[in-house]
Amino acid sequence: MSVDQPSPSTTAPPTAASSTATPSPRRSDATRAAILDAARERFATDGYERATIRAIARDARIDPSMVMRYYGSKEGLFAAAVSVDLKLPDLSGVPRDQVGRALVRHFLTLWEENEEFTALLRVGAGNRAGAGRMEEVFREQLLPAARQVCPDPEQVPTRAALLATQMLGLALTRYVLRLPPVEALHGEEIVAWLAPTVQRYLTAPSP
Amino acid sequence: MSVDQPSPSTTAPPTAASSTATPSPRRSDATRAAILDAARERFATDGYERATIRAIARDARIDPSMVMRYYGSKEGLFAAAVSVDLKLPDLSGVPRDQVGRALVRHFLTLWEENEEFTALLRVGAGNRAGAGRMEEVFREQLLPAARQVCPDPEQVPTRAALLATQMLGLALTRYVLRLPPVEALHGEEIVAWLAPTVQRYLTAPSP
DNA sequence: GTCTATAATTCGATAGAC
DNA sequence: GTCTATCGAATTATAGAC
Repeated sequence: MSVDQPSPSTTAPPTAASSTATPSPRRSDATRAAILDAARERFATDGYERATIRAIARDARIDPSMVMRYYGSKEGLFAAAVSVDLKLPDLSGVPRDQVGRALVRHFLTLWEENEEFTALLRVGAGNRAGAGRMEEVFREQLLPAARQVCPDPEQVPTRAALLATQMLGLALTRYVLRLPPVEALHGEEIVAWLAPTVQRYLTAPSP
Repeated sequence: MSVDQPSPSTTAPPTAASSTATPSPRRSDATRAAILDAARERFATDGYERATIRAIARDARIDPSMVMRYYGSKEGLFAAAVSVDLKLPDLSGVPRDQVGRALVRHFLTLWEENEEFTALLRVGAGNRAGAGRMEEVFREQLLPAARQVCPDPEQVPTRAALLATQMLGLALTRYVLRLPPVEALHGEEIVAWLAPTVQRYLTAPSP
C-alpha cells in the first residue's frame, strides 16, 4: 500500500549483503520521497490539471523525466502520492455520548498536520476519477466506523452520509476554499460547535 | 457583480423603431444564451480546466471562435456564465424557530433545479479565482442573511461560517462528489436531519 | 455573423546520449 | 541514474476570408 519509504539519510548505504529480507532499499529513495512530497503539495494547492509534472519536478529539484521514469504517468504519480488513511480510532472504546467530540477532534488534528486529504478533496472535486477515490475512502473507512456506533445496520449508510456532509463541508470551507470566517475559528471552537451535530447524526433516533 | 454587458456588437442595428427602454436585444441573443447554457453545464460537470471552449462550442452547435468573439476569453465566459444568486428569502418574516428548516429547503430546491452553483463550487474547489468568487457569494449574500437572524452582530461571521460548512458540505457530497448514500437521501429526509443543525448554528447560544 | 486557418503555448510522454 | 532534446497532441487566442 504505502509508498512511503523514506530513507533516513540522503545517501542510503546499499550494504553489500542485505537484499534478502527488507524490500530492497533503492539508492534513489530520497529522490522518490522528494517527488512524492512535492506532488502532494502541488495536487493539494493546484488541483490535478494545474499540478504539472514539470512544476512538481522543479519543486523536487530533479528532472521532469525522472517523474515519468519512477511513476510511469501522471495518474500513477497521483496514486502513489495520495493514499488517504483517515486513521479512525476504535470507536467501540469511546463512551457513546463522546463519539461526536472524538471524531471532530480526530479529523481536525489529522487534517491540520497533513495535506494529503486536502489534495484528494480538491482533486475529487474536479475529476471523475478523484471522486471515485473519495467514494472508496467513504466506503472502506467511514462506513465501518459508523457501523461501530450505529445500532441499526439498516441506517449505517445514511448516518455515515450525514457525517460526511458535515465533515467534508468543514474540510472544504477551511482548507480548500479557505473562507476567512471558517479559517478564523479555533480548533476547540469547531469541536464545540460541530460535535453535537456529529453526535446527533450518528446516535440520535431518526427525526 | 454581473458581467453581462458584453461589448456592443460590431454591426448591431437595433430594429428600426425599437423600444427605447429595453437594453437593445441583439439578433444573436439566442446563440449567446445557448453558449452560456452549454458553458454552465460543462463547467459544472468537468470543472474549469477540462471544460474546453471547443467542447462548449460543440454543445452549443456553433463555432469555437464565436465564443471568443462574444466573451473575449475563457475567464470572461466563466464570469458571464456563472453568476450565483442564492435568492435567499427575507428571513425576518420567518418564525425564529423555523429558519433552519426554511433555509435547508430553500437551498435544496435551488440546487436541484439549477447547476450554476455546482459549477461555481467545482471551479472554486480547483481554482484560486474560483475560490475568490465563492467568498464573494458568502460575503454578499450569506452574511446579510445571517445578520437578519443572529441577534449579536459580533457573532454573525461565525454563525454564517458554520452554516456554510454544513450547506456546502451537502452540496459537495451530493452534487459534486455524488456519494451514493448522500444522493440516495430524499429531499425531506435531508431537511429533517439538517434543519436542526442549521437552526442551532444560527440561533442557539454559543456552546 | 460565421467560419477556416493558424499562431503561440503548454503539456504529457518518449528516445537516447552520457 | 540523470539529463537533453523533442515528439505529438491539446489548448487558448488571433487574423482574415466569405
